[in-house]
Parts: sequence; C-alpha cells; structure tokens
Amino acid sequence: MIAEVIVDVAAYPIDRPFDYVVPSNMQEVIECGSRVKVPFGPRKVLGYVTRLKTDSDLDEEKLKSIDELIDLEPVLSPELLKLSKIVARETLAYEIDALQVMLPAAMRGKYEKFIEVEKPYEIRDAALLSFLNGRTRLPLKQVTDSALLKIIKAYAKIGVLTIDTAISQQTKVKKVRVIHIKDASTLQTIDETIHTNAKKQKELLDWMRRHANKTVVAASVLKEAGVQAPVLKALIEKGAASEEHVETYREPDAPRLRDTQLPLTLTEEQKVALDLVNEASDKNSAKTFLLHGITGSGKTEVYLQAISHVLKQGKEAIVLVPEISLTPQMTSRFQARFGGLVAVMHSGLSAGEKYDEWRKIHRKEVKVVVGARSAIFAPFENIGIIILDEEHESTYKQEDNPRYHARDVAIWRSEHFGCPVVLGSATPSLESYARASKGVYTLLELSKRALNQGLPSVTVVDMREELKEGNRSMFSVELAEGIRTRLQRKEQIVLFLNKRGFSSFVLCRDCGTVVQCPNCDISLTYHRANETLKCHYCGHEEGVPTICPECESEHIRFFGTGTQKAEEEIAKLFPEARVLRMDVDTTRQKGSHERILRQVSEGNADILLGTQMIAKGLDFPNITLVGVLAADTTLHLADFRAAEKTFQLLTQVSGRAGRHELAGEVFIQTYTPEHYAIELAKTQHFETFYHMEMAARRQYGYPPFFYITLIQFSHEDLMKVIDYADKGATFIKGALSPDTFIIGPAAAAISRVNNRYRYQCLIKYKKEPKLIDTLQQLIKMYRTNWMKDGLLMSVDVDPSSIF
DNA sequence: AGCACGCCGACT
DNA sequence: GTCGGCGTGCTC
Repeated sequence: MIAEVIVDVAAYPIDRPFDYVVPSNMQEVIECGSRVKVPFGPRKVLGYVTRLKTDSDLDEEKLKSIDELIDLEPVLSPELLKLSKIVARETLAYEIDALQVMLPAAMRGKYEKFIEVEKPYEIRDAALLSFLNGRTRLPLKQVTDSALLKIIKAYAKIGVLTIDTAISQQTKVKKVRVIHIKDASTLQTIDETIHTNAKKQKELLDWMRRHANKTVVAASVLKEAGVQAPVLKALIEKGAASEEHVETYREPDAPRLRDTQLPLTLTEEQKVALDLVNEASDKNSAKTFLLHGITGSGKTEVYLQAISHVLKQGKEAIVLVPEISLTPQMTSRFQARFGGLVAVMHSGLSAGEKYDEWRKIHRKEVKVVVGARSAIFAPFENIGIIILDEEHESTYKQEDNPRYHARDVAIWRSEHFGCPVVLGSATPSLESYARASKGVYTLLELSKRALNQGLPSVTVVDMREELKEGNRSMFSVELAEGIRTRLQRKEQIVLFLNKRGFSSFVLCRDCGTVVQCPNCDISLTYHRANETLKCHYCGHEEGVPTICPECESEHIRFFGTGTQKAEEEIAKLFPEARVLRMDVDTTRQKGSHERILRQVSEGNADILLGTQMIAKGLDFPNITLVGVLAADTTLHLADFRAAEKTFQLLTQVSGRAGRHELAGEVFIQTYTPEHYAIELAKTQHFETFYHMEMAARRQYGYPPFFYITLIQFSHEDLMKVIDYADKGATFIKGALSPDTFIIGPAAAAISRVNNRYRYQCLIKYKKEPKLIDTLQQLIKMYRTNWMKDGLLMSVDVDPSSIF
C-alpha cells in the first residue's frame, strides 16, 4: 500500500503529494486525514495522508516508508481534505498551509533533534564521553560547543550515533489522576489490617467508606479528607482503591452554565425568517440567506432557534462571530440555551484550551461551536447550519496565507452538507446585499426592534461651524451639554474615537515639517503615556522633539486627536466623571477587555471612551448617549470601501444607545456633514446608502460590479520594485482577457514600510476563468526567480482593503 | 524551507 | 595544509 503525503514544508517545489510505502503493521489502521511522521531528504517531518493507493508512478524501490502513524483516528475528515484543496487553489496558498489552518496550533508539528547513541563503546573522544556522561539519548540543542558538534557529526557519519528528529505536539492532552474507590466490604477488610497507630490512614479510609464505589479526582480526595499524598498511596497499595490517569479538558475560567434557557417569543418578522431557514434545512438545501436586521431586531434569537431546529435532527451548527464581539456576554447566551453542547473558540484561549475545545468538537461531544474566523473549519461531519453574524466584518478575511474568506468557506462547506448559511448584519456588505438583490442569496428583513424601542435620535454636528463660533475643543457645545445632563442623571455615555494614541502627527508651525517614521512613509503618532513618538506600521519609537528637527524652531505642535488626548480633555471638562478608556493600549493584557466591560455594567464608570472595539455588542441599559468625536477619520482613507466602513461604523456605534427602556441620543461630530455616508447614518437608512454607494462603485468599477485581486510588490531598492511590478503587470495583461482591467502598477498609499518600497497592481474583472492559472504562473516566476533578488510579492484575491 | 554537498579564501 | 564561507540542488 502507498500513501500520498503532503509534508510540513511550505516551499514551492514541495507543494505536492509525495508517495510513501505504508509498512504492513500500519495498513490496517492508516486512514486519509491522519498525521504521519515521514523521512524527507535527510530529516524527519510531519505530514498529512491525503490519499491511499496501491500503485505509485515512481519505482517502488525508491520509495521510503512512513516512520510513524501519529493519529489512529484521522484528524481531518474527507470533506475537510477536499476543502483544503479548494482553499489552497482559490487563495493561491500552499496546500500544507490550507491543511494546517484547519487544526489548532497545538497540533502542528514541533521538531526537536535528539542524539541517539547506538554504540557507546566505540566512542573514544574524551570530551564527548564526558559530555554524554553515560546518557544514550539527549536533545541536540544541549550541545552549544561547535567543536563538540563537529565530533558528534563525525560519529553520526560512521553510525556510532544517529540524529533523530522527534515530532511532538505543541500541547499535550491534559491528564488527571483519579482513583476508583472499592466497595464497602473490601474497605472493611482492609480496615482490619491497618494498625491503630496509623490515624491518618484510618481517617482516609473512613472518608472512602462514605464514598465507596465512586471515582474521584485524587487531588480533591486529599483536600476533602485532609490527608497527605503518601497516606493515599499507602491505601492504594493496600487495595482500597485503584488509580488511573484519565484525559481531561482545561476548563476556561468561567464555569459553564448547564441549565438551559427557554426560547423567546418571536415577532412576526422573526418567525417568517426562521421558517424560511428551517425549511431550507429540512430540504437539505444549500441556500444562503442574508438576514438584514437593524440593531436590536433580535437576529441572535433567530440564530438560536434555527440552531435548535437542526440539533433536533441530530445535526451540528457553526456560529461565526467577529473576534471583538466574542465576549462572555455573547457566548453565555448560546451556553444558556444549549448548555454543555457548546464549544467556544476565540483568541483569548490558551493553545491548550483551544486544543481541548477542538477535541470536544472532533469527538462530537458538542454540537454547536461559537467562534471567530477559524472556527469555520470545525471538524463536524453532519453540519445542519452555518451562521456568520456581522457578515460585513473584514475580520472574516484572513490577512495571511491562506488568505481565505470565512464566508466563502462557509458556502463551500454548506454545498457539501446541503445545509443553509445565514449571513446576518444590520449593515450588510455591498457584495452580499447586491447578491441578495439579484436573488443569489435569499433576503430576510427584520425592520423592527424586538422590544419595540424606538431608534435613537441622531444629530450630526458640523464641527466647521463650531470652529467659526470659536469653539476649538474637541467637544461641540451640543455634545458637551448632552454629556453634562447624562452625568447629572447618572446615565452612562459612550464616546467613540477611531484613533488611539494622543495626537496623530507632530507639525512644525514655522516650516511645516511633519515628523515622519525613518523606515516608513507615514507620520509618527504621539503617545503621551511614555512620552514617545510611535510608528503604527513598523513599531519604530523615538523621543519627542522639543525643537523642529528641520529648522530648529521651537514652534512644534501636536495635531489631531487620539483616545489618550480625549481622555485628558474629558478629565478637564468633566472632572467629576469616571472615565474608562478602551483601545489596544488598555486591553493588551488578557482579561482586561472583560474587566473594563464589567465595570461599565456594574455602573462603576460614567463614560466609556474607546476605538473600534466598543462599536460592537455592548448592550447596557443605562447607556443613553453616544458621541462620535470625529466621524471623518475612516472616511478619507485611500480605500474604495471607506464610505461603506464609515456608514457601518456609525450605524453600529449609534446602535449602542437606548437599547432598553431609556431613550437614546447620538451625536456625530464631523467636518464633512454633507457626505452621504454621514448624512445617511443619521437616519440609518441602509437601503438609500446602498443605492448611492452602488452608484459610486459602478462609476469607478469596484466590487460588487467587478471582482478585484491585489498584487503587492516590495523591495528595499525602489528601482527594482518598479521593475518587477512592471514585469508582473505586463505578464498578467498578456495572459488575461481584454475585458479585464489592470490598474497600475503604482506606488501603494503608504509607499514605504520598514524600509521597503511598496508598489501594487489591481486586477478588475467580471469574468476571468484564467485568473487562478495566470496568478499561479506569476507566483511561479516570483518563487523561482524574483524572490532570490530580494523581492516580496503577495497575491490577494478579493482583498478586504487595498492599502 | 532545510540540509548536504562542493568548491575557493584566511588561519594554525 | 585544513576550517569554513555560502552557492546549488534535492527532497517520495
């Protein structure tokens, strides 16, 4: 028997299956989708069996055989194996990368080389003998002396010792010691043999009698009976109990809610939506639904009941949520409804915890997984529904290889299982809404808030007018007044500012110099906390200048506003207010995210000030005012989705106010109140925004009217990057159809990052059957020639942004 | 990507 | 004379 193996080597010529002989002792158990350890050239690597066959195209004499079968049960189902091929092809990634992304990081190979002494008696070298000190196996990395290393290599050559590569899991299965207590009569017999002086043993035995025939965790026995480990050991030796190490899971901090919560009563709209989704799952139809529901319209309840429906049929469910909204508040809702049947996967878990959650899914101990992007690869084998909440979120697109979009993967998987996909959002992506309008997806509308609260009233404040009136603070008169009244009424306020740090740039008022990053084409951001200027692209840090580095003038000023500066201003204007700041700088620590939110929910803060991350999921009844300090920040990005992102963000932030009994009010401060993305966020009229934005996209030839693929080039040498970008563009132009547009190559918006010059080229197409093959040829040229010259090139089909 | 092999400069 | 630099080529 021959196995085709994809080996754990991400390199161009290795990106194909290699044939190995399956040793006879493995033939009964080996299956596709299992991991194996195989010899590869001079070393040992991990690989994935993708096919079993009887003949090889190669001379069988030349084949090596599999060293070791790592998994008795395959870790990838045939469906996931098939999916990995699709992912690799469509995203132009290595197949090994597509395979690895489906498994928790803990299961990827970790390599360690060991010295294995075969014939110790043949070693004459004194230095080596004293180093070995009688050991026959030890990690190679312990050898730090290069002279010794050379001696070892020489002995390896003549077979006195070998270098063995051990492949271990990065995280092991956690085991716990349990004891099985014997029956009462056995315990009685033992009791008679214990000497009366052995008081502690008597005590423990008494405890055991009260728990006869039970299986308990050893550590808890010691604690409860109040004895030391040797006492237990003595009794186990006497036969009072038997011990065993059993596999266990690392329990994430929060205890799981086991009691289930009853479904809520649905509104008429929710019922219609649910019925259509349920009908699709009953018919095994791989339909994609777009659930367009305004904030507070009860999308989650529809998800929950649709999941219940498929669980009753013995099927499983995947729920994807953007990473930042994967809060305990969110997940506990699923756990409250489905109890222990839920696994949660998010970046807050340790590698071991992620591995444990994965094993629960793999063993089918849970039926529902709630997780971020990568949970789309959950190893279920009977999926009944896939849900993507907040489907417009760009985090569903992975930014490194394989550059997959979870929405596309969801649809591929749904086609395999014949199950519906539900994309939910208050502000759908233009792409999805366009597909729904064309009937590719089925549109489900929830236009009313479930608890019948009104939408918050939204006021757009023109900051140019404020400036004219002489108000130079970052708070308009109206917003400041709003904050003041909320503080008096003991209600809570959310302030949103899409920029962290203190000031966005440092400018000399005499010569106009803006302090730039020395490595990147971007201005530095002032961080007050440690008095530094930071580059948010390469991480460069430098001290704050007191005089202009160009003209030595002392008139240097900080411009623009970040969350840190806003915090200071709030403290000045409202000294009595308790302010919490939430941005990447204050949430870097594990658990700090939850801590901040808990303080808000417990009423220990009056104002929550934050970036992106507060736009979602917050649902606190006492928040009645939302202020957007500068709505324009996202609007002027050099990206065709800037207007869409702005509209989505404003709508989402506005949705944080007045979700319960108290009415909500929203102030949006802007310098461009006439822009349609801001104007329409006022009324939250998605459909009007959709039509206006579609007109713009049609005019400039962007999605959803055209598909796009972005090719980025970077090189330390400006002339070389221009040269290669031209070569690449010319090649693509020649290969693709005449209806396809090639934009560029042109310098990227940030033309230099980390001392590398960046150029890019945009491909726009409606129908381009040769796209993938052409890009593959381009990548081949890059990997076989251009790469050696220091060029970096990346290809992103359907990029989430074109920076 | 690694790792070995192979062919030319500076050290005991 | 040898040690070691990294160019080249292969991996079932």
